[in-house]
Amino acid sequence: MANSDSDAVFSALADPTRRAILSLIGEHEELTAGEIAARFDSVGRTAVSSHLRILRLAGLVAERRNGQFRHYSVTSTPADAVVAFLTSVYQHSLEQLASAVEGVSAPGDASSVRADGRSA
Amino acid sequence: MANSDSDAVFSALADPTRRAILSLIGEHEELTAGEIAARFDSVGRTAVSSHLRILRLAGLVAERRNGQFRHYSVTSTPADAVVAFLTSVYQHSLEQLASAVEGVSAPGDASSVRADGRSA
DNA sequence: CTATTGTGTGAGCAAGTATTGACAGGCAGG
DNA sequence: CCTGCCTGTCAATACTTGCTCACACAATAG
Repeated sequence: MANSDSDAVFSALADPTRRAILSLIGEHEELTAGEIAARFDSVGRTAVSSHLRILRLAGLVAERRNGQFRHYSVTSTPADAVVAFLTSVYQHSLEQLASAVEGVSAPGDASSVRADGRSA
Repeated sequence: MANSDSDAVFSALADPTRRAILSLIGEHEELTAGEIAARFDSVGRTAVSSHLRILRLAGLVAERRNGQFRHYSVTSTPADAVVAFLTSVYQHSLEQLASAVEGVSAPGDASSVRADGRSA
């Protein structure tokens, strides 16, 4: 596969600063670029803006413009590419794990199975 | 924050070639480095070896040495860092979504306006 | 008009990637 | 034994990409 979408998402998630930004936005409902930048002493506003642009192009965050402000929030259907990739890679292992645990494993049912076997 | 473990995993997954390698190994039970390299005309053996080293250090693949050969396979508990991160980021959104479904929507709700107009 | 918000642009620096050449490890044959 | 061949990695180099910063501009509010 190697979708360009997957590439954008994984590339966006590769940077620790971007993950921190994403996590920070996730903790709140909405945050403006200034509020986000204010919480990072290590990087300036320009860098944060750049990161937000990358996250937006990857479809990980949404932008709502209101006056001079731009409010950022996490998208509801975010990391489909990530989940799809992990599912495809570990499906074989999951099937083995499922059959070992329960003995019943329907192919294509991997969406209901967590990659780490955890429950929410 | 910014665990070195998460960093290694996300960095490893950032490269398309490594994702392809990981996906390829996932399709089979075990593959030697030579078998993997043979399926990539775009990169040589040394590059594949380097990628395998990174994937191994990230804990995404396991190495089994047998004679001259080194068999690689996907680890059974792989992307814990990825799943944990995504869960922590989107947990808040999921809770909001759940409460919104129940009929409780916040005033001035965040209309998910996509700047790029992209659809899933 | 002035101040604030946020982004666009180009330069500088750092990190990662693929290649070539060479080496350690192991297997079969004489 | 030891020679030749195969597998896979290590070392050093050139190339590309990405991150951050300083400066400046568009947009908006008072």
